[in-house]
Amino acid sequence: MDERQALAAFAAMAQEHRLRIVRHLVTAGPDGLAAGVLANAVEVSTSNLSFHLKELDHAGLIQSRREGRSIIYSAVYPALSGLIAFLMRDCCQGRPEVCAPAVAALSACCTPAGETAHA
Amino acid sequence: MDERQALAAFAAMAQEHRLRIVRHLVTAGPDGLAAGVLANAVEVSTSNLSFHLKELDHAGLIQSRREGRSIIYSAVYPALSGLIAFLMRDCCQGRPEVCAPAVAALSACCTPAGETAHA
DNA sequence: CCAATATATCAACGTTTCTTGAAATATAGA
DNA sequence: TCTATATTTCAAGAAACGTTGATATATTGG
Repeated sequence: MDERQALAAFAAMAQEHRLRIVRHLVTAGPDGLAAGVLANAVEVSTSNLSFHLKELDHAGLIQSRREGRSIIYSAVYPALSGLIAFLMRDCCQGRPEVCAPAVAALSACCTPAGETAHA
Repeated sequence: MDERQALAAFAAMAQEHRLRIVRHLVTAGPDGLAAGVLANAVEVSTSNLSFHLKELDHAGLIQSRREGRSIIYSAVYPALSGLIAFLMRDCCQGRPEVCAPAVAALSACCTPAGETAHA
């Protein structure tokens, strides 16, 4: 992930409706959600949703596939991982202790309760 | 970190000059950089820099202190950690395997080469 | 106090982004 | 093929954002 891509990703998520769309798709998992379902969930018109979905697609954060009459959208998880890696890349230049809390926060998210890594 | 804060943070970083400012401050470490130094590094006018610094400050991503005639800006690292945690929060609802790559990417950034955590 | 340095504020302008509603495209079933 | 469903495209207007240059504020040294 370079600066251009990171900028596009940040811009894509710097909008209320789009941030909600991404979060809905992230929690929906790899199966994704139909555009119509998203429109209801985020409460925007279908044409407005379409506008935002295109923005997110251009930023590489989501992908789509057709299924019958519906278009199913889903999150591109590696794009999120890449954005996180980009955010923290410079953070470690000689100072791992600065980003250690970030690692801890993220690790906690994927670790069963009560189980924590040793320092 | 709630949606409002995350939105403010994404919006703050969704701008070329501001993203560069944040990265300069992140790499500069807790000591920070004077506004004038940043203006040279990012190549914007001082008044424009001031505008962007205010945006970043409002988003809680940076902080400032006066030192003589200079104002020294520095990154607020917990805000970055919080943003990362927010980004991935929903990612783990029943599917830890989805965000495991993100954890790996971030962990690698803070881990001495050759040393990796066990699964 | 005065001048120089460092930064912030303000108003005006141009640009980008978001929203809306109408019309177009694609698919499926009768 | 006709109609209904699902989604996208387009143009126009409104709103938010970024840049500029002039001016204001704060600090330091003479």
